Amino acid sequence: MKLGKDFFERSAEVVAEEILGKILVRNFGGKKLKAKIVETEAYFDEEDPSSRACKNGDIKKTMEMSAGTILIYGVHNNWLMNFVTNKTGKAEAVLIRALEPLNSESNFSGPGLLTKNFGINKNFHKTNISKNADFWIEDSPKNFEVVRKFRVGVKKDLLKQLRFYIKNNKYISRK
DNA sequence: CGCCAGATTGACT
DNA sequence: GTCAATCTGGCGG
Repeated sequence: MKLGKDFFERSAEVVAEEILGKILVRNFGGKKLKAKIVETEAYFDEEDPSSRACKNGDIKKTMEMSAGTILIYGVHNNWLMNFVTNKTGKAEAVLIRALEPLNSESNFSGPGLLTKNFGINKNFHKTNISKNADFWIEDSPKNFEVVRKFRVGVKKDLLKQLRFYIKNNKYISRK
């Protein structure tokens, strides 16, 4: 079963945790590439000094778009993939930080690596995951423990722990 | 138009 | 562990 817009129409904090273990599917003209989401982080705009969405730019505008919109953000020569969450007008998003390869030898253990090796680029920016024929997320039963930690890589973090990953998964980007 | 900071990665003084 | 490569978005630092 594919995840629809309603899955993303909740707070980034909830979606970041619930999307763990779901299966990301990319269709390359019939050949399907699958990977499990094992690490995420939630981002907000206001009161979130680490996010560039606290500035009034294109990123914030995209984060305010409807749930399930893909936000591609470039930093240090890497594309970072986010899914916009919550109601239209609320600037929230979930960053995908690491995937577990299911039918390939690819390295997806990092936000920049997974976009490169999963064939994600700026072309997906502002497209909606629920409307893309070659890229979707499949539901999957939850059979693991979730670990909640402070975010990594950000200069100024919030007091809240907004990083989520699957316990004991070897594909998470940093220990 | 130029400059700077950054949700990173990979190579190595 | 440290550090530079590399580029996009934001802003005139």
